Amino acid sequence: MREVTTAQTPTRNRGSRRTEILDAAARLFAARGFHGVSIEDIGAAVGTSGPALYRHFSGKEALLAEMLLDVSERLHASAADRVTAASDAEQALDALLNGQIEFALGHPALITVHDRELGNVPEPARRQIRRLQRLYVEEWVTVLSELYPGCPPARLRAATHAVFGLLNSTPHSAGELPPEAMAPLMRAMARAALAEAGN
Amino acid sequence: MREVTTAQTPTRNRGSRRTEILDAAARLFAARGFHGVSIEDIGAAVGTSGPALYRHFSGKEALLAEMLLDVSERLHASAADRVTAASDAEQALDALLNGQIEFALGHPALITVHDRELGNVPEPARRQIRRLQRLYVEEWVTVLSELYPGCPPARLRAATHAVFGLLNSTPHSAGELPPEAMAPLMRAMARAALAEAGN
DNA sequence: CGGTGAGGTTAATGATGACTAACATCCTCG
DNA sequence: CGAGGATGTTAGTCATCATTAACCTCACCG
Repeated sequence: MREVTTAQTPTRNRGSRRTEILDAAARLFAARGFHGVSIEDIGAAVGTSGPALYRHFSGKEALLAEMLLDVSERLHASAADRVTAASDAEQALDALLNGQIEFALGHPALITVHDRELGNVPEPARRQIRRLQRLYVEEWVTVLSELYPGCPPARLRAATHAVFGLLNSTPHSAGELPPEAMAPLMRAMARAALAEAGN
Repeated sequence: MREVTTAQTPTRNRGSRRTEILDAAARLFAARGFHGVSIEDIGAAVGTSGPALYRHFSGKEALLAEMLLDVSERLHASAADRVTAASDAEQALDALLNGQIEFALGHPALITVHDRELGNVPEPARRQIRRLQRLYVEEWVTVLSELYPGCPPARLRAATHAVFGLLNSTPHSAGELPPEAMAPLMRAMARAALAEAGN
């Protein structure tokens, strides 16, 4: 029972436990759903048992809230960065697509939890997450509006959600194709779908 | 507390309670997840209280199993019918798309539960559902293979899953667009995405 | 040294929830 | 009428679970 965990220098350990827990919890939540996972399960997944988690998070819901807040922030910030760095709408859309694809393929559990478990986040954080999600969508809609001026925003918003559905499906159909083949395929399909939506 | 429920003739009631329960449960499961819904919740949703459900289903998991089995069967049967009725691969694909879109827009809760809760179905039924889902996908892949011969089936399978992701996202982005506008948009986007995947 | 704080541990505690039991209704069919 | 079945009801029972309490350990800083 030594639990030596490959001794790291204390300074390199900064917050490592928290993120380790968040990672494990994300995988479990993605697989069995928020209510299908117990605190004990999460503890076991990181080699401690149950109530140790309360040294790092104030509760199960708080853990979920932090997880989703972090994802929303990363997605939104990355999108904002990429869009302002792009020189035209074409490139901006490419950058948005790449960002979403990288994230979906790189963090399948987080993406899954992100679009299933918002309902279990308690109210203070819930609103904040929704806000970031909305901003993220608007980032896409703005770029698409520039690219397809005649197209009503409501239609572009629906198309954006549909493309998220397409891209976020990769976690579930994992294994069909290696990621090196999956990424370009998703990019091509998403682009084609958006072009069609824009008319 | 009379609960008169607009008296129906007994014969017209055949199995109505079961399906009423399944409908309510689907909505609840879609909104809060299998483990986030109690038997008591489901009972309340159909105007009875809790344990009355055991007169109709042997338990919560059995209820879910029946729900998912029914969906898989309907999807697969409808797909098989439509494909054999079609005169060529083009029309077959159209028919498959229309079927999936109708179902996703017509039964959003069922679609949501169908691709989230398989993991909570106990083993005898789980295998059966998986089998039907696989057959359903193969129905699509067969049609697509005919339409895009050079394209490796693994790629077509991945593309099919992606399109399901796109089409099944409609329940979540509900309200963006009226269904009369949503259906053609989804059809157009899915077609374009598949054409791109087929090269 | 000594104490303090971070991170764990194992036992409560208190809800909640699935499922069962025992007991009504009431409709139907003989 | 009267037995039977279908369908409910309420009150357990037994697990599971989130959360808290009370107690350890040990690295580090004075």
